[in-house]
Amino acid sequence: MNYQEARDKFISTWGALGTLWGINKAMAQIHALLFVSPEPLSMEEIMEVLGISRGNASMNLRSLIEWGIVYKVNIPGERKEFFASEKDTSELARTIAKERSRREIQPTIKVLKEVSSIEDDGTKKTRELIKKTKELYDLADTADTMLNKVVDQEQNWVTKTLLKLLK
Amino acid sequence: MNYQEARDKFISTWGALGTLWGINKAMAQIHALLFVSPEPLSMEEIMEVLGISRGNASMNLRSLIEWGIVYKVNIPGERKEFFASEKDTSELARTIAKERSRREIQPTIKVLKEVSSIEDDGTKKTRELIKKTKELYDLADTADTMLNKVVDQEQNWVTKTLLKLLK
DNA sequence: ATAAAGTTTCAATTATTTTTGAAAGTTTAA
DNA sequence: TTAAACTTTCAAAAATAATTGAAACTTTAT
Repeated sequence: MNYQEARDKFISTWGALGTLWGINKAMAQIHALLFVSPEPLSMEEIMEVLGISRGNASMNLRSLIEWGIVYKVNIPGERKEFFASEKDTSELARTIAKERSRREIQPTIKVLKEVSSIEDDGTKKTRELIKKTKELYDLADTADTMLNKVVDQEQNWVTKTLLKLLK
Repeated sequence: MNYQEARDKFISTWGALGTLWGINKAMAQIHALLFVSPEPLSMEEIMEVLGISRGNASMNLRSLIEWGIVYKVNIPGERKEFFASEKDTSELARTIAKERSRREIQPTIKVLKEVSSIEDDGTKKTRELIKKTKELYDLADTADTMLNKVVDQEQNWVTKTLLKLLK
């Protein structure tokens, strides 16, 4: 497998994974491309390599910037804008985990708390609803806390110890 | 909030979360409904509560069964089939984690391994591709291992210790 | 054997999401 | 200031995914 084949395979796999996780293909592929590019790329180059339109590139770059995993880069002497991905893999993981937690998990946890707090009228079905949503609340809350702590402190002793214990 | 409001809020939130994670709404909602139902439900009842067609109910129930989180239940004296969700929350989490790992993470890890194993031709871009995909490989592999171990042994001392350390 | 009850399948429809492309907007250099 | 270079926006089109509904299929009771 040569460079281009390997890069394209990575980009297309990353795009397919994104799709499976509710992230659109262009967004995931732009990220993949920037992540493995040693130099920042212009919008033109991104459009070219991925075969996507200007509008598509522009909108998805904006989303990636909102997510905090892509940056605009100014290259001296160049008029146009260049884009680069967050290059530190741990930092990338941290940002994605934080954002997904904030946008998706936390709101769900909030609803689970509300629903599990309804008054127990003594009926079987109400009891079951309260019990199950309470359990999901505990699970989601624990998982969310762990996730955030682990990615936050990827290099600390807790994680290292943990890895030794679990591997 | 009364029972029905609470249940419907839970079902609709679960459906929305599913959508965000690449799971279709009907599938996530059927699961939510069964998860909080004290008794197994017939396809008729599921269609009725969620307002979906017979075909939709049938296909999504099949998917849930393939995922291993919904079961067919035979009720003596009843001709039709009833459906029930896995009721143990830890077991549910374990099954989902295992399945997502198997279907999505493992294939991605495989590609990352392939791509990061291409021959280093000494160019900057090849070096970068190898380096970055290797880092992602390590991250994904570690995360996957941890996830599986943690959900596998939710009650054991490692996890308990871990929670104390991290909370 | 057969008909009623129940389930599955899948082509067609509907809904949703993504992408395009061109017009409008912005920035920069002269 | 102005015009070229570049970027953003968004309505329309295309692509994709979800859903329906009815025919085909299966099971069960008599």
